[in-house]
Amino acid sequence: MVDARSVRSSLESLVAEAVRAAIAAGDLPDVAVPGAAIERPKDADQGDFASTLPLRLARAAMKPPLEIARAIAGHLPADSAIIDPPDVAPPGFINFRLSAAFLQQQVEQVIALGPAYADLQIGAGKKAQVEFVSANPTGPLHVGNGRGAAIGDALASVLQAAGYDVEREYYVNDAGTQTDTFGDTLYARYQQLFGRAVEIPKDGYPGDYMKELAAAIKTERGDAFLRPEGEPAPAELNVIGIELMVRNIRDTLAAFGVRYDQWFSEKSLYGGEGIYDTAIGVLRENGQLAEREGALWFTSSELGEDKDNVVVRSDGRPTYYASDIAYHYDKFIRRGFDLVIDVWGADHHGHVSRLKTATRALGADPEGLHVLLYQLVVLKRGGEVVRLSKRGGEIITLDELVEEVGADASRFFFLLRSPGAQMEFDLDLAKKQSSENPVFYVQYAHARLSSILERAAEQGLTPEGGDVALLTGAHELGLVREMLRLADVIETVATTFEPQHLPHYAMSLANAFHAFNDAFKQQNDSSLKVITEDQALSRARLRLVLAAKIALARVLHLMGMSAPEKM
RNA sequence: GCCCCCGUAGCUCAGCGGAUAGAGCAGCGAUCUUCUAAAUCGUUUGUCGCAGGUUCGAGUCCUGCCGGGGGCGCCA
Repeated sequence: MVDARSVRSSLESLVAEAVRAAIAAGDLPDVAVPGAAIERPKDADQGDFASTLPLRLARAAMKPPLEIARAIAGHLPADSAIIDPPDVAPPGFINFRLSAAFLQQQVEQVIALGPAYADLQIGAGKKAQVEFVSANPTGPLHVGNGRGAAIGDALASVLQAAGYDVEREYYVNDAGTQTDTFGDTLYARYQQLFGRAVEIPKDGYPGDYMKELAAAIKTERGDAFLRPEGEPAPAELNVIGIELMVRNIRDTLAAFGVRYDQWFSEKSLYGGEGIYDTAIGVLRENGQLAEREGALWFTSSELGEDKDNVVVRSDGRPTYYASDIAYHYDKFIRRGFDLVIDVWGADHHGHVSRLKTATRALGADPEGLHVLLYQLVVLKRGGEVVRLSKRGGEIITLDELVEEVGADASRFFFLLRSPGAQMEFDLDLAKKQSSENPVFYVQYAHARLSSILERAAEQGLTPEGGDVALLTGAHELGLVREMLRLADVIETVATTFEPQHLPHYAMSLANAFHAFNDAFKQQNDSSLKVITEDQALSRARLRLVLAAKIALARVLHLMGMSAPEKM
């Protein structure tokens, strides 16, 4: 059976053959052919596929594109199992329309594949890692982190569907100066609970959650961490504080529906396995380190960077850049990922180039590293912009968002915008559970698909034995056409790393279903219902409903959303 | 000063170099004895920031401006 994925390549060879035949017959001059140029027209009225080859050949062939199109079309097979006879349209398109028989068979294909429908093989045998969120464990996740979580998790799911062996990873920044500042703030709050007049550090974390954290530790361990006034905090307090914060973050993400395969500790880079030493050793052996002004520099300017970068400070502590070098050494060399995607907020973009350079210096292929930057979220409430800042006063936490808006709706909104575009998140609007909210539109379609199957079952009708050849209506075949696009969408997302195509496709698929499902109302013709007097037709339509449900559930799950049976 | 992202309908945003630029929401008008009306159908809206260039063809690629945001630390 020809499946939807091979239609494009089938068309390519059909067109290539027709061109050869046209040349042999003298209808076309013998020119170099750049490939069949099969595209999908924007407008469905123009067909399912189109070739722009005549437009591309016009100059070399010294003929008007329309004439070339006719010449090629004249040598295409008049009948095919896959497509109807092609049309030629000005200024020089050859349009192809999938045959009803082919579309009908795809319904069987979808049902046969079930949840594996639209799986691809483009990542087969390759290991991919998606690292996302990775916010410093110095405070609760905020709404902006939610965008990274939605993007990273959906991307990981899509890569899995595309055949990659995927790991989701959270990089825990449990080393470095911000961790120290966190510890100092925590100790100040802790001491305050014992009546000491201590201020939190100037650049510390003023949020109330630090008070709560200190109180929780006091409840659990009493004054175990209290030291004489003026003495520094015990190191263990910091460790416990970070642990609690990481647990908090893990719970938040779990409520958001995100599960990680790996929580990778920055500190572990410096531990027993000596990852940091090994990675730095590689750079040293290659002569890419230099001591200057008491610090150790990576001489990245020799590799095309604007400047050299410090890896070890003059006080002997490694920079976060050093950690990232070691971390990516671990990703590529030790763990052997073929594809590494780092999902970062756009404020880290200055770091991308030098990380790629470091990756290359470590002996890995920088092509395998893709840093996906997402612009930060602008929050609006009551028409006013709320600035996000962990250190500033007000933050809106991801927990609050999940509680008030719901994980499904939040994810859908986050995915809807391309990562590179700033997005506005209107809290008042998102909290509104109204029809303005497109997430309900998509989920409602799934709920209706489910209830149709349930209603039919109550009458003893199931999709079993339905003959898909009876599916001939425009809305029926239109729904099949939309279902078939899923694999293309997965391929696009898996190769461009742009997850916004998922929610747009989901809306489009839901729309095709609603149009099919409500046609009987619009045309006031009850024979267009799924469940009708005609049992054979009903069973055939139930097969379509079952297939559509499979496709819609798949795209919802790829977005990390639930596919409700009822609403 | 240099680098990156964005600028498309009233609003929020899609748009792999191709056909008269789209969707959702908002607006207007229809459709409920409903396989769930959280739906469907019809209809209105554009100097695709500006100016050049490349191309048979540019919202899409290149250059320069303008506007918004973010970077350019021995912070992460």
